[in-house]
Amino acid sequence: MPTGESRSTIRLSPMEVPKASDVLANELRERILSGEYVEGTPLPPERELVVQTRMSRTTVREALRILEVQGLIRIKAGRAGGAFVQKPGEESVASSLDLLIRGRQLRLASVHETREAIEPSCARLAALHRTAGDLARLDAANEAIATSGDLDSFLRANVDWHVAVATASHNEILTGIMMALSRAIYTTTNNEGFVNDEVRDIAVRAHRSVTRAIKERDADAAVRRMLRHVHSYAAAALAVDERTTVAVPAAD
Amino acid sequence: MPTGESRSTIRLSPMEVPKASDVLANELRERILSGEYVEGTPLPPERELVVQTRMSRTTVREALRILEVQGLIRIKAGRAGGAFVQKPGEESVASSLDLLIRGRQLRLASVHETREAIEPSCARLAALHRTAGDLARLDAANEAIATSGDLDSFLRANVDWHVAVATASHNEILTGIMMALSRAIYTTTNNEGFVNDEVRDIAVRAHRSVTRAIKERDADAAVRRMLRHVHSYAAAALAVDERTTVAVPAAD
DNA sequence: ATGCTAACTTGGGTCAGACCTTTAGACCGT
DNA sequence: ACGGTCTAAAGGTCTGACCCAAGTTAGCAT
Repeated sequence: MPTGESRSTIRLSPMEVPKASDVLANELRERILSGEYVEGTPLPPERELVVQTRMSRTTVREALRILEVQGLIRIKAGRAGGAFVQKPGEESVASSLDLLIRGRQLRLASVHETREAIEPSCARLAALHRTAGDLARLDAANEAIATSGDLDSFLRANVDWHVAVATASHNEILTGIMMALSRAIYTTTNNEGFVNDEVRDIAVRAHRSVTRAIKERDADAAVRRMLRHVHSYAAAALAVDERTTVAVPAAD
Repeated sequence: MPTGESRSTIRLSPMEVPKASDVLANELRERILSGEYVEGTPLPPERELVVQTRMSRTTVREALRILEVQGLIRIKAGRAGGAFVQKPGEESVASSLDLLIRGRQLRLASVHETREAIEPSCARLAALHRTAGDLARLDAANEAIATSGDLDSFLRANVDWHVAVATASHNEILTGIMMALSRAIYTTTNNEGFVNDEVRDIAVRAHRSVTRAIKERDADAAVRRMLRHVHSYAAAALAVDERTTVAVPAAD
């Protein structure tokens, strides 16, 4: 009689035994997210939390560290220091996306596909919601591209413009995603020799035309132009990448 | 002799004094992301890291905790336990986006805007790359919607279908974003009474038509239908939300 | 008085060491 | 075969001490 299955029909799901530090972290996280504490509110000092929770300082500190990594608190040392409540910002999304992209060695295509999904929408929303300040930033960024010298400053300025469009959309989620993508785009289109004067010129002109649409609140044109721009840029980058794809460097 | 300015002309820029645990965490993170360690590779035990790094166990543990929160390692207790390298997955993106949305009490509009940006692209890519398994999951999810009883199971099944589309796109970034958005959509369209039989019926039919386009590899139709579906769903949700809206804090 | 320095205070950062808990595996006895 | 027991490895928690950073304040010199 093979005992592939047990005699009993009673079934239990795997049970979780949370760690003390996680318990504290979860508790604090819920309180913070519930809006119970305004941004900037200081949490009690570590030693105070120790007596309140009756946990050891080690545990308390691990809990705080968790929240810090999640961007929910900011910790300052020194007198008048401590843990201060902080609403998570775009950077935390950006950094986790960054980890995903780098850690998985995702194909460039994924990044570009996402870009093509995101950026036209950013442009559309920017056309609808842009403020005067947004326009100024867009122009400044594009100016920086035209006058940029070396490859590095070009890429940086290029990315800045795209992020500026996202910012002008006044949508925090899209902005966060775009920031993360830019970082990836920056690093991947670096060390390639595909950025020549022609490419730069095309980019500047494309940016100008998108900016114009945003300025004139022409949402449809903004979408159309942005899509075309991103698509052609992606195609060019991919073409160059065809040859240089050395999958994993594996250099140690 | 006023020492307002020093006698020396040597100038130093403000220096950063990173915390020990961050240093270790950064070091390990870079190594992991570089692909130096295959997924599943065990890091040395904590006590071993202590002797190697000459840091205290507290510090080592904080570093590991950081990486764990970032989803780069998984820590198991007990014999044969330890820290195992892990490539960050979609969930880490999802959870950070989740924190952003909850923490900032983002307006529903942000979520829906992002959805309208993402989902049509997911549908397009799904039409291009879907496998037989993807189709099976889509059908199963939609079947679950039709037969779902209470509100909760409807919402869950609904969200499952949308995530299934994202998965079928075979783009990890979009999938991660979609997972995060679903969670937000789930919680926000919950406790609203706007899901009635009519809404459900419309959803099922819309899903069927999108699924059909994906099955027939008709990318354009997939985009069109998905956009229409998401847009109308968003409009409906927003309309209901009009009354319950929490004000948006003005930007700077 | 004024202004600068030195001491003090508060709070996080690090360390060393002990002990507890969890888990895999081996061994054993029924 | 099955369950019990033991052991070793590894993470989890606790204690208590000390170090470092940054405001606050008191005191001293001009």
